[in-house]
Amino acid sequence: MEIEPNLLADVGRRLRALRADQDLTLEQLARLTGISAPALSLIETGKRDARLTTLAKIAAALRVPIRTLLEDPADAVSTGGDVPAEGYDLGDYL
Amino acid sequence: MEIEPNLLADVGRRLRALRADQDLTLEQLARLTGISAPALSLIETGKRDARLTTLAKIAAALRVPIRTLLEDPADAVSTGGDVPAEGYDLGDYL
DNA sequence: CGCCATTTTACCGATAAAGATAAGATGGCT
DNA sequence: AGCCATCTTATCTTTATCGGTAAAATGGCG
Repeated sequence: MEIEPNLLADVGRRLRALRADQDLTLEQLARLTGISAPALSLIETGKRDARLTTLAKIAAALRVPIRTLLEDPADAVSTGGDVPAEGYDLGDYL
Repeated sequence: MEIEPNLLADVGRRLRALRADQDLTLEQLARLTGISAPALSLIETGKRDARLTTLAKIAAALRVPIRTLLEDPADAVSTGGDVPAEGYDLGDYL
């Protein structure tokens, strides 16, 4: 039914951004998750419809809640799981 | 691997609760989503590792963000409030 | 208890995910 | 240009999802 036009592409983009934040290569993330690098590449490029446990493994390896992969950061409200220790540094955002 | 002990069972429970809130049968939700009732049953009982787009279809039919299926309601912060209080009038569609 | 809706389970076939591997493509860097 | 790391794409095999159908539980309710 494709309610979300390009859900997979969006998830892939967020995944790639998160991986870049931690300076991980696909190969490194593959070892952390047990998911092959080609499979990760397909997911990140929005070409594969991953299973829930696959996304969960990736999220766990990246140390973020699965929710982070599914929604816009702007829409995401911090829910207390991994609250920053020092408060928010909004940096140049303001 | 398996950081979340029974992720699928948890998702299934939330799914079932959401469906119950809207007084939908598996058969009705099946028609709304295009996913067969047996498949929905397997997902709700935590016996199937659904794909992302499958979960997205279900969430769309239930009119909740996908995030709702993945996290504890206590942990969830209402962000949009597009959740109907009383359910929908599906008319002759069902 | 006997119906009836609802759900669960079991089979089937088609499609797709995921691991492994290897081969291209991309990009940076000297 | 050449080299190197990284990423992409392709192929193959194994495994699982998913829809369909049908058959068994399950659960009310009269």
